[in-house]
Amino acid sequence: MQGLTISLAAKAASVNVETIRFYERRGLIARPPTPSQGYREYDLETVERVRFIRQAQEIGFSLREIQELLALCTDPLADCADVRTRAIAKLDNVNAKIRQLQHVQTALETLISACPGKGAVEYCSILGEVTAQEMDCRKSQPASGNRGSKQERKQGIEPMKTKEFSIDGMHCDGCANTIEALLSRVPGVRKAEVSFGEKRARVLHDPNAASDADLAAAIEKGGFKAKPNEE
Amino acid sequence: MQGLTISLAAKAASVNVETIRFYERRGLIARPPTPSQGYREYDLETVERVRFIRQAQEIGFSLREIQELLALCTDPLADCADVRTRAIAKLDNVNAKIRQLQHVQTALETLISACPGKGAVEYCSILGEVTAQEMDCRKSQPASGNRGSKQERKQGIEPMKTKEFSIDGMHCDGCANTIEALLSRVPGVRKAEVSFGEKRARVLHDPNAASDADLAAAIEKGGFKAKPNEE
DNA sequence: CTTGACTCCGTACTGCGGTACGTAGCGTAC
DNA sequence: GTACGCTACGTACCGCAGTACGGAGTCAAG
Repeated sequence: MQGLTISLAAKAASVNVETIRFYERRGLIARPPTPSQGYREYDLETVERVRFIRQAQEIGFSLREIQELLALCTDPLADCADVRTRAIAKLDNVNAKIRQLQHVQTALETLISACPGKGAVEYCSILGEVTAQEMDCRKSQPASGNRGSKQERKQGIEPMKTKEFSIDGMHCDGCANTIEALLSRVPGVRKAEVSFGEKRARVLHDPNAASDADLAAAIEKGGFKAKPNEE
Repeated sequence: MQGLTISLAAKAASVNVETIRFYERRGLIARPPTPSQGYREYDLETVERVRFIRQAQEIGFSLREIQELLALCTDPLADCADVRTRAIAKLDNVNAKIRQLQHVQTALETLISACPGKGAVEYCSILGEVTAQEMDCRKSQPASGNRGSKQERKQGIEPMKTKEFSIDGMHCDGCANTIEALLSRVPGVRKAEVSFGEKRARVLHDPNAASDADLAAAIEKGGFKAKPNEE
């Protein structure tokens, strides 16, 4: 049957029944019509939608933003130019989030590498480091706060290129994830897929911002060996 | 003067006066003793501490976590490794978020380039892009692509029956959820309960619409083994 | 010595994202 | 056929991280 009861739908989406009802009230998902007798029926599309909402929340979107995002999808008859405009606005938004997170990433990495990882806590540099960084942030804030970089991304599409590397030294999926993480933070990298089984990485990047050598360097920073594949 | 008033301290730390007071109530910073007459005095250490709190918040720590972190710093027995571990956990978290955001970014770009600014947008890949991530438990799960079999079922009173199956091949609760979803979309199934612990499924269905074989087939479609239990 | 800005402290309120609770009404199992 | 559990719906409440407000006290300048 296509019709799940609310509790089944909730279970399938790994949320609480109350959460489903809450999303209905918020207008995030459609409320199935109440039959004159019996229970309301939910379809798998709704379940998908709820999973999407949760996932999007986890990456930092608020319910309001998610609603807008979803409106882009379920608005086929709306003025397409408008949809496009909103999509571009969202893209800017996403890019800003990524930059913000990359900033955080760098900050955390600095902290971690500055910390010896053992010894008494009074020698732990984190408290000092965090506040020291604040000074740095002060200086660099105008750069990241001021969105001058909006211009460098005019229509949101740049000449992207996919590069493949053969990788030696991975011994589990975790290693693959590590490499993905290393690659993802190279400026100019849009997407990094690393397969442990196939021993290779495939990287979508802007060659002007990130050279092949940069990518290889990032991989080798993790202690792996990278050989560029000829295309 | 060495003792700052609350508003000066707040200004120095770039926060609201109320925020200082709030942190005091929370126990994040010490409350300077109220003199018998006059105002309380804040020192520069407190200001530093507040700055630290704000900075740590920005990197994604909650006030509760920050409190623990600060407690560690004043605990002579605490080990630096502990602090480091927390930072690494946060970093992992941030890395995962960045990767997911990049998927959304790709999806939005696809959407934007698919829409020339005119015409209908019927298809949205955002949903797929984000939700595709959490399908890692079972790759064999058929994607939501095959929703062709929409059968019109009118709501009559049908004789429902419960059937039990023993199931082999589940290795987590997620598998159980997958099977529930698979069963739920078999026409004629009213309710599906799958227990990972007990290795069995219990299905409430209309035997005229969904035979036991149909149910078994649905389960096996997910790569599991189903044996009907005798009643 | 008055005025205006600041402080102290408690309590209340905000927005977000849910959870819980209570009272009906369904519906399946024993 | 009744007990139990689920559903529908509305309303109330929760934790988080603050923010606002109100009344009384304090201080420093004019």
